[in-house]
Amino acid sequence: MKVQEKSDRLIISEQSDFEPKHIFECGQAFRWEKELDNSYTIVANKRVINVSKLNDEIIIKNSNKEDFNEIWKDYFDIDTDYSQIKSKLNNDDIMKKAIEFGTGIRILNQQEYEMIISFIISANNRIPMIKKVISNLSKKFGDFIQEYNSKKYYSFPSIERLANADVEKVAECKAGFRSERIILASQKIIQDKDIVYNLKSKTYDEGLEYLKTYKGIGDKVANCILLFSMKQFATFPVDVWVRRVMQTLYVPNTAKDLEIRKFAENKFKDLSGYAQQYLFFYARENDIGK
DNA sequence: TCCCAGGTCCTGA
DNA sequence: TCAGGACATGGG
Repeated sequence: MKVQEKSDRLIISEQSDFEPKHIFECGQAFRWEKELDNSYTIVANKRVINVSKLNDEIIIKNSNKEDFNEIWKDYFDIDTDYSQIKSKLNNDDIMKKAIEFGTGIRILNQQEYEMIISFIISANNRIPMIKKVISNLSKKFGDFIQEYNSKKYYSFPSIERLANADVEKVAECKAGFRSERIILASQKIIQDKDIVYNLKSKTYDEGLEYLKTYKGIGDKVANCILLFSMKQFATFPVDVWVRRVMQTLYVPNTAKDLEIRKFAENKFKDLSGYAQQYLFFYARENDIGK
């Protein structure tokens, strides 16, 4: 990988397995907007960046080399070799197709708190609506970051702001019945911050058990949090899409979510999380099982 | 109008 | 343990 700083942009070259559309639209992140020029504007880590790809070069606007090295390199999981992951997973026809379709997916390293709240909001909700609720919460409770391309951007709210928020104000953001859960979770995170911010060093089972003590976090949401912000890649979150694609292609359609998760975790081992992302993106983009 | 969405909680057996 | 209904909201 090579990084060059040129006037208003960073140009990343010699970087394989990086496809902005696949990275952002595979369901792991909610704070992105697709622009008219097919680039993606992202809010993360209290910053706004614009990412696109032209030929084999990745272009990052509104950033600098220092931020890239200190923040975005880790965020985009640049040090992970995805060609190795893909070749290991590539041992049946279904995965082969899914990987080919979703080539360039990377699992982002996102912040624990943001993932906990985001996936509490995801329960029984649609992705566009989840994005809207998070955007509303950020506007109401986050900090103004900057104006970029004549749009205003706000950071994800701090834990304290949401912990002290009124339920009515959170509900105004269209969070519905999840409003109370958002506030309760924020309060619990403040109380348990020594535990929450050390979950990465705990085992998968310990993390799962702990997260499920939150109101609004069940098996699926807990596994998403572990996968997207705590580097637990041996997990296979099962949602409606993954259930459908698995029941269509791998298991009997009577299989329950927990059985599906265990089946996949046994099959894909420590690469289960990556397999899940390829299958989710493949299923959703192609309406498989629907 | 009804059904469903990256589910979870609560209740009753 | 486990099925079944409730839950806010909005799009199809």
